[in-house]
Amino acid sequence: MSADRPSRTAHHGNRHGRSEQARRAVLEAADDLLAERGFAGVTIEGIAARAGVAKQTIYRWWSSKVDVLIEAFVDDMAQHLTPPDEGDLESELRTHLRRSARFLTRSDPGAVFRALAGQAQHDPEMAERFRTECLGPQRALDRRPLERAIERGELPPDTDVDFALDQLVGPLYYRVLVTGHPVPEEFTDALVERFLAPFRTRRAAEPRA
Amino acid sequence: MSADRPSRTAHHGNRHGRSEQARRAVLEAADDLLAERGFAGVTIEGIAARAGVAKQTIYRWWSSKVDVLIEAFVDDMAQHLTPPDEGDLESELRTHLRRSARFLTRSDPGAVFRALAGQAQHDPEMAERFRTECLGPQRALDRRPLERAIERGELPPDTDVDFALDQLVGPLYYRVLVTGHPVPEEFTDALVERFLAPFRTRRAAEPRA
Amino acid sequence: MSADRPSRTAHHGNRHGRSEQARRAVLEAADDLLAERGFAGVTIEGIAARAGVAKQTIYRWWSSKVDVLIEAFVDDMAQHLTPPDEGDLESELRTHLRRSARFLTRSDPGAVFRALAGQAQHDPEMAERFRTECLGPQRALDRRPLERAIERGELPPDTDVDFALDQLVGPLYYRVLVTGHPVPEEFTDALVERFLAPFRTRRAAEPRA
Amino acid sequence: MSADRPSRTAHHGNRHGRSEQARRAVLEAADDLLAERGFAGVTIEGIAARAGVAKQTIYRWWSSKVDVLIEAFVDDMAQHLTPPDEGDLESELRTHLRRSARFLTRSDPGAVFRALAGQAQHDPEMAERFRTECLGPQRALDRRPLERAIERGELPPDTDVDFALDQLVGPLYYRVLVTGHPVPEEFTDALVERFLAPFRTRRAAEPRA
DNA sequence: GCCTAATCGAGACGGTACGTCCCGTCTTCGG
DNA sequence: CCGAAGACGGGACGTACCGTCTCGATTAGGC
Repeated sequence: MSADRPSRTAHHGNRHGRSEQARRAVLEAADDLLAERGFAGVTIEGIAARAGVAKQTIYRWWSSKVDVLIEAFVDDMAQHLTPPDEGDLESELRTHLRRSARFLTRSDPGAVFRALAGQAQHDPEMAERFRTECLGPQRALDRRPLERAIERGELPPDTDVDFALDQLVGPLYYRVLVTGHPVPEEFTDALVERFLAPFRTRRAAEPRA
Repeated sequence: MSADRPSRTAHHGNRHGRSEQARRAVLEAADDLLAERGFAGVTIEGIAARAGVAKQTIYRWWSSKVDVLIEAFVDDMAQHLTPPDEGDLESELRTHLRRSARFLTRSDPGAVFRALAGQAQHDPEMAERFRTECLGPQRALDRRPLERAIERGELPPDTDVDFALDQLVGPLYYRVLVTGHPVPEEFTDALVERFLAPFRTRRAAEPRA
Repeated sequence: MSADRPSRTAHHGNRHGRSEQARRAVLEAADDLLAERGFAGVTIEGIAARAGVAKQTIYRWWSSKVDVLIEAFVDDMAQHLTPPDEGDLESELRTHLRRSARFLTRSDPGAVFRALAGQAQHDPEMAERFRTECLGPQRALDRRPLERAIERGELPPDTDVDFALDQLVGPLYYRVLVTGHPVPEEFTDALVERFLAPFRTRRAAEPRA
Repeated sequence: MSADRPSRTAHHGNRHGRSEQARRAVLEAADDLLAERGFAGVTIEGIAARAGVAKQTIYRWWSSKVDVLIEAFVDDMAQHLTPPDEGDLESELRTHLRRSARFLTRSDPGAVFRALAGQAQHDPEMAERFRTECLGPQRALDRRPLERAIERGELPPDTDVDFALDQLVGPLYYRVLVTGHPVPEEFTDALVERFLAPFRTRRAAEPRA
């Protein structure tokens, strides 16, 4: 993340740009507070106090605590959810779904994600941002294995990738966000198996035809 | 919900229990506020003011605004989501999933559900209650068509009903709560189709064997 | 006090009059609360809880917590502040002022008196009751030694008793209620001395004339 | 009181201290409410609303409504109760006692004083503050005529000034706070006369010796 | 090497809602 | 009819944060 931003030295205010130090302190403080005290325990005042930053500095660069958390999440997301490229659909899907489940249920950024997804239910404008900045990139990564499989001919070229994704990750998110059931590897593996079955059946059947 | 409570005449409180009038006013006010102003616009003070009720009366019977919304939701849920009993699995599932989608995306109680599901991400204790009181009964209803199909022999007796449900409704909730995509009938029908396909294939294949 | 009321047997409500048991429990509870927690710690709810009495029972017989305290005070006052009748003004005044000082500064009913006097500053109607029911009788007792002295010829018949009282007890109340200074016997004795001096001087001078 | 504070320009708060505008608005609102609705009508919420100030701003600088009233009173006191310096004890005392009586019974700050004196009966900590901040300065002013008289030789050098004050103002406060009797000039003049009599008698007698 | 302007920390400000306490009224039912 | 019990509509409490504002100190580029 800091890679795509010009490096900024620590300073106490000047006319030429914001303090990177303050920015990082704010994002970390927000992450920490979320982990320690939950979403309700994240407040602008709390972030400011923990980050050693003035409230005004937060309001200058972010519009709300949700905005801070989105930025904090985006910083972490890409690192965790890039699916592997192994040349085999089943294997890639198994790995990716296992990782996704682990990310969502166990990791700190996963907790941030759940909190943001929760807040999105309360605030349509925020939901829009959440979908654009958090879900969009993630879903783009999710598509990759399927697109590569289509290119390789493992899946038919007319495959509805979006529908496929909904079938593959939908039950996963459902467990994480709705039922709260655990998401063991058996579960994600079974989703992959169920998803791939028709294609295997077809292929097995076709030679006979 | 009102069915399991003895009818109570209007009164201003006495030793024999609470005022049903106040209870209903509170639930309605909460529902209305959620519909009009969103979750953040639902406050205990706002509910009290709109319901013409003292704050203390709310705190006496509910522990938080979420508690009020849960009760309001439970009152509405059963009426909307009882799946039909038509003797045909495919038909029942299509109808039930269509209704569920409509309920979640279009109705006022659906909005309450989404808000509660959102809040559940922020508050583990509340999530527990949400799952017990809202999801449990709903999921019990969801199971019915599948269980009847097993009894009728439409599905094999060893069918994993929970896994089946996750596949059927998971993608639906995923769209509603996460991606925010619309949930047209084509989508739910396709989920049913995808779910039933293996069983049809098997049955179609068996006679040949 | 209970002497001027018909004896009432303990009961839990009947059509034959109020419960003396409840009345006494309320008065005692109010006294105790005042002693333990101060005036602000005396609440109708607190009295009711401690006395094992319903709030309504208090409101049925008293108009406010102040009303309860007034009744509690009146019960106690007369016992403590009846001045002695010794046939000697100086002696009677010394004793009475010493007792009054002790009563006001040390005793539990004195604490009630101070609280009531305080509340009288905030509430003109209550002040009226306070003066009629608490101060009136007390001041009538205070007058007695002076009136007897006039009858005996120790004081001139045109003595302004009210003014005399203001001089005698005014500084005492001033210390108790305003400055909070202690009121030792030297102080009250000096007040008596200062009050009687002119009469002694005159008598001493007259024979010479 | 405003004399010992640097003048502050109007502002909405900054690191350099509080808003003088808010402070004055609060004190005036408290005074007004006391005059209009009595002590019970003075509430923090009421003061805040009338002063156009946030409750938190009051709690930031004062600990209670009583604290506000004390500050409001102190602001007013010195202006009203500085005794005259005329070089004649009797005259100064007459004037000062008349003014004091008028202040206590008729003026708005006098009403504040009575309310504070009342509250002091309910709250020992507050009583301490009341005595230090309100009574102390006032009593220091009260002493002045007597001290000057001692310097001038009008009173003997061993005069007990405190006892003298108790005799002079005690009955006055007694009437104001306890009996509620009016305090006409005849009354205060008589107190002065009674107080000075022994000294005149003595001086008149001495030349003969 | 100043000047100047954006940014920093700090924190007071007017507000909203919180959850609690107590008010005084009411409604019941048992004795 | 009185009593205990306790729910009710209300008002104020004192607290936590909100988002805005003003301030003096800090700091780097332009003059």
